[in-house]
Amino acid sequence: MSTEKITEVTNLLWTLSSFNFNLNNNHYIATIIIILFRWPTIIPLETQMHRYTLSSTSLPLPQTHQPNPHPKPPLQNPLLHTFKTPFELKQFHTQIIKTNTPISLLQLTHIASICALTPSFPYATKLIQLSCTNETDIWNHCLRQLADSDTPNNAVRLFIQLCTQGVCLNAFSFSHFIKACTRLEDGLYGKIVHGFIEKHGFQSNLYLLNGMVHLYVVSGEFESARQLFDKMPERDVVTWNIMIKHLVKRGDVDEAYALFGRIPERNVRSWTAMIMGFVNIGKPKEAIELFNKMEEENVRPNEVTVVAVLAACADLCVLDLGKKIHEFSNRSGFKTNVRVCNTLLDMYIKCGCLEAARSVFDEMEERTVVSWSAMIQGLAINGKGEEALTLFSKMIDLRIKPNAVTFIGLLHACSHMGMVNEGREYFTIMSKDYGIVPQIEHYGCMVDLLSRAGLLTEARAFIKSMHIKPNGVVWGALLGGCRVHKNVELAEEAIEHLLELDPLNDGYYVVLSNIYAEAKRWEDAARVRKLMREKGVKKTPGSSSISVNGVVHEFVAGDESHPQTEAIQERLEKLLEEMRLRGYVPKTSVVVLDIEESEKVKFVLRHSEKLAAVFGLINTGKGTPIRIMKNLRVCEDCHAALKLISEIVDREIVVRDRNRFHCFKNGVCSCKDYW
DNA sequence: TTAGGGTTAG
Repeated sequence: MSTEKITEVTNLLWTLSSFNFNLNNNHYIATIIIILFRWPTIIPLETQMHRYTLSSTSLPLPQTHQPNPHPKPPLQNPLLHTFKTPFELKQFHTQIIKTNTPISLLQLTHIASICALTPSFPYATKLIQLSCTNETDIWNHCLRQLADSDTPNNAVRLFIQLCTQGVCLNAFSFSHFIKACTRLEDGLYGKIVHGFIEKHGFQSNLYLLNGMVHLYVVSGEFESARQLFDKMPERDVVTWNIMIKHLVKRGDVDEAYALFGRIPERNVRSWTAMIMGFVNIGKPKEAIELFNKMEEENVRPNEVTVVAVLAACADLCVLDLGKKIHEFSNRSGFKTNVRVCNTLLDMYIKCGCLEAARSVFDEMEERTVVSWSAMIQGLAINGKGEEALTLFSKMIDLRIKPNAVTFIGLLHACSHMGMVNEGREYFTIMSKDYGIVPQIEHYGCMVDLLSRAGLLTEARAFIKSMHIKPNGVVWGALLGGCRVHKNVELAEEAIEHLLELDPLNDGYYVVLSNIYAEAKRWEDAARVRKLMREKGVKKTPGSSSISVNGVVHEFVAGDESHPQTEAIQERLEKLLEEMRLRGYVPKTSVVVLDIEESEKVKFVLRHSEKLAAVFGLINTGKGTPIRIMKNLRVCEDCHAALKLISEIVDREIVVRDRNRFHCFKNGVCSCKDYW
């Protein structure tokens, strides 16, 4: 919209609000609102406005062909139950007159609400005026109610009506009007509303300016918001929080943090917005650090803070802090908040504590599809596929409608357990019985399911039959299957597609190189490594982290930087002796480096998973489970090694890799070596 | 009066 147009519309609004209307103004109102709010339903309003001006104060008969637009506030006074429509109001009013009962403030408010957007509006206005109550307060109540309702456009309609009828409005009325504007789905012209409030002399009202900053940001006019923010003579924590919140939403966390540093006084929302921001951009460590600072400043977390911090704990596998937050949530009465519980559930799942997750799930007072889906997924990636399917049946029995994510969990369950037929069945019923259109993720799961099970030709045919273009995940799933089932030919076909889709993804080269190495095609393996060098593709270093006493320790292969490195090496050597006695032979084919065989052995023996596990053994008490998080999929050699270590030291070792959990106990893994 | 946020997969 041009500046001239904005000025023109602002001036028109100003004229309208000068309270001297006649019939001819009505079409302007309609025009303005259409321009302002792109609001097709304005036509009935225009008709009504004519009626207001022309009709007497008598109540019109209810018209059955028109939908009843009246809001229904909670009725508290028993007398108020006597009417719910303007027509019934007439009867109610007759009673009031007959019995000579004064109308209470509550009743007047109800009358206003009932008549706000009906042709009986002038009647209600008259009643309110006669009652000697503060008319503005009553209409503000209605405005507020409508602004908060599911139909905030009705608050805008009422606001315009109040202007046209010359009702005295104050800053509160404008505040509700702005709020309603921020909640409209489209047609938010912040500049017009801004001009309008300035023309009414509210240019330095902090509440209204905060409302304007908010209106600008939600309508995508961030620059205007910023300009207004910068020139505001006075700001409060709300002003700052609005800006921070929206910078975070835009992903501009650095800028948000810069503003956060400038807030004179921060409240829980300021902290929460920032913590959430760091979680959203994948910086959970920073989120937790900020949370610790917030605690130092004695700011009490609320439900949203808890959700954000738990998400950070889940990302980093920081169980101790997660548990602390759980206890705090219980003490603070957050147990009834389903979102808090869902995040708690997810945190336990991602920390590999399936039992704790299950007890959170079982104790939940209310469960949503998210709770069920999270639990199903948790069971699936922890090698409890059958339990995941049982839980799904229970969910269906309870008539909880599954969503697309639920089916991803189910397909994972089938995939990780090799339940091909069940997987096929779920894929079919997903769309047939539940009307869920398969997304690329579902196709990815299906290809994974078939490929892992060795049905590589079927997996390839499945990809060819897809209605959407297969992505890297889909071809990558086939490639993974090719590696397990040693099908070099199909792997080469998959890689062709993968390199076309994402030529710089190191993972594909690594898998192909491994496939060649396992087939003893050393020249081809070397060719892949050469290709990687030529394209400048570098293998993402595998890293494993472990949290001990709230501190996250990270290891990469061959890492000697840790202060306890000597102790780790010493313990590892001792373990290796015992492992060799039990038949352990290092698997060097997993090493994709141009180095000598002996070097490869040295390298694989110092893989990050092994270092993190040994560090855990040294630094945790006997019997304590060791929880490790790996950024990539767990390496095959480490998988074999950790099985043996769990047996030798009699400890449970839980490794969360990029795909799933491996729980090593007594020499076996929960994945049953099917991964 | 004004912000009022958040959860499952990928």
